[in-house]
Amino acid sequence: MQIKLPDGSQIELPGGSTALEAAAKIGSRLAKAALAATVNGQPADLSRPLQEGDSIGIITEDSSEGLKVLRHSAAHVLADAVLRLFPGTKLGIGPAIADGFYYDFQLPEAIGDADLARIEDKMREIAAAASPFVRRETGREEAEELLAGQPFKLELLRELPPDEPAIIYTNDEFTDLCRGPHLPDAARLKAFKLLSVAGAYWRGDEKNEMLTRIYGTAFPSHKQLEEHLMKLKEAERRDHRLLGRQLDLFHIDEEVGAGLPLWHPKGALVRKVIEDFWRDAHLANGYDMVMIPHIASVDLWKTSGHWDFYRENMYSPMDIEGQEYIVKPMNCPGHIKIYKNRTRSYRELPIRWAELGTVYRYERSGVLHGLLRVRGFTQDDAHIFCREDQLEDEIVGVINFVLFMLRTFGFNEYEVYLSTRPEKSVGSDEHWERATAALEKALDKAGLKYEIDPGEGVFYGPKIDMKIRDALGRAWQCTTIQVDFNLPERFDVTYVGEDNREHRPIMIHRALLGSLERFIGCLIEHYAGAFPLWLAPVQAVLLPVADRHLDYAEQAATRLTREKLRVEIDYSKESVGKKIRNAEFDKVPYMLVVGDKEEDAGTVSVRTHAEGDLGAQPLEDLAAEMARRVEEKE
RNA sequence: GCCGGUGUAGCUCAGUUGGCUAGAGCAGCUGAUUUGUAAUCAGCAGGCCACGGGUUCGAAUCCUGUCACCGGCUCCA
Repeated sequence: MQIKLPDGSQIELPGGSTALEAAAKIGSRLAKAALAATVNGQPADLSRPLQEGDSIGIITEDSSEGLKVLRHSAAHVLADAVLRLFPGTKLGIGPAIADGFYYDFQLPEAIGDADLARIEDKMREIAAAASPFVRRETGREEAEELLAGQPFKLELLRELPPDEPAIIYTNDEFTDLCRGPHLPDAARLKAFKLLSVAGAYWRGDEKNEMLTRIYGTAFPSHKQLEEHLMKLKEAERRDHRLLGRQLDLFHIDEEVGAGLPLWHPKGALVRKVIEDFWRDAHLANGYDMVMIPHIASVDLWKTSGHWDFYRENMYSPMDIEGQEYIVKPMNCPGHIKIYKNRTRSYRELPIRWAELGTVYRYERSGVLHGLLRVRGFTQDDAHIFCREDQLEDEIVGVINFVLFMLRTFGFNEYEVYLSTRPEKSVGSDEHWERATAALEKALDKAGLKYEIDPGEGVFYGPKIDMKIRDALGRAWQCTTIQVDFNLPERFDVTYVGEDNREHRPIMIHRALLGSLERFIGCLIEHYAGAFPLWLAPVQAVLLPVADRHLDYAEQAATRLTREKLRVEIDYSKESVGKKIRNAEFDKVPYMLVVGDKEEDAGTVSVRTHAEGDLGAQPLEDLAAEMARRVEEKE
């Protein structure tokens, strides 16, 4: 029979040949690297018999599909091992994920990280037995019998479309409802490791029971596995919580409260630099600054709808002379009140009001995470009031502004989502549709690729979110752009049009960095603590070789300070080597050694954190070069 | 909030099956050294063993409650 290959060519094979035999016909190397196949575009096992005219592709271990097959099979072996060690275990699901795999179990007893080694050993034993993965399509009754005693599996089985066959995979003693494809046999599983055990709700719903999830990863070779584990270790060193302590940027104090960071001088300085840049950029981009108080009467939150739709994230009211006040979880109502303080003309629109507005939100204790998830944070917030005909341009303007900001901070990779109407929300369908359409159109216009995040909008409108990844690859939502027809209505916000009648403006809520806390947390991990010159809290440290060089060091520091550079002098009585070591640990961009030679020549010996020893340079040249680099935000 | 884990000096960690006055390195302080590209030497000081209850002749160690943190889940900027 004739089989088509991905390059368009054909090969001739005896009838009933399998995908593996096709691979072998193409080449023995390919057959060796093959893990699975695609038949007419559908993933399939290598053992799948082919039919006349099928087009096939071979999935090898170095492709992302191949890794997925490998890891999914590893999940099956994990489940087999757990079943053998913990009889009576009920199986949840066990998919391959971005960097590995997991399997969810309902175990007869609690297990912890200490049990992982034992389970891993059992997995190795099962893999060594090299049993083939056998695929079988069954009828419903037979599948029910095979999965008897597995309530979660039966639940999944009963939800399959009735016309679809149930596919059952068997490997050694283990049987699972599974689409596949799988490895030819378990011996192909060479390099794997179980990483952690965690809780996970059945089907991701907190109303369901909590299962035990075991995470692991697998690679085609031990070398790749080791590399991956090294990468994880490396990522730990970029952790902003660790660097925050090492670089003396911030801490979170138990007695102050969970999720309430305290900024140390160096952290506050980084933040100040970002804030200054942010304010200047906003003033240059047609925004005005506003400021509002941190608490407001509960009436305001009733009008805005937060009291009804956002209360679970808000702190309890406090009593002030019999009146209830609430710490603000958002800035929008305050800005609306400024708008409404007088009549607005259509000529004023669009109005763009920005504020680094601190908000407080109740976050459940388990979700707090360093600076990335806190209970009090400062949003780089702004609200744009505009006419409907200005809406699209305004959104495009915001998108371009965001891209500029992110680029300035060295973020060139981010994910874009369009979040649609959630269950708990206010406003008419029509408004939601118009708002969503406006966001879509602006995204297309800006040429950004995005995914839809259904039901993830805010209660008053849909939004565009942009997420940045941390050192461990976890995505954090930073940028948000929200279109809102509803709050203007609830507050009866108006402007007087050309026709001398009142009209309703549309609001855009937007935060470009998201919050300074989260953004700086991501920034620390992004730069691994080694901030670029313009952001570094200390930009240069002078290292006198001996005490007699202190005067010259002070002169040099003064010269650099004239360029508005942030300079320190190391007055310690340590050796030069130790001073350098300390400055390197602090990740100071410029270390400037000054001794007799430098003093005589009016130079400094430059060592940068990025490049190491660069030799002596005239102080004047260095001052100019550093000033230029700060100016250009290199 | 839920599941699992962890909590000893500012930081990183030791601390046997419950048993001497809880140790070390780094950081800090003091003194000596005046040093040339990642650690000069010596001394000193530093602990309610997260917090509260309990078991015991005796608890950092065992039990229990609380809090915080870590990895996830759910939720979110």
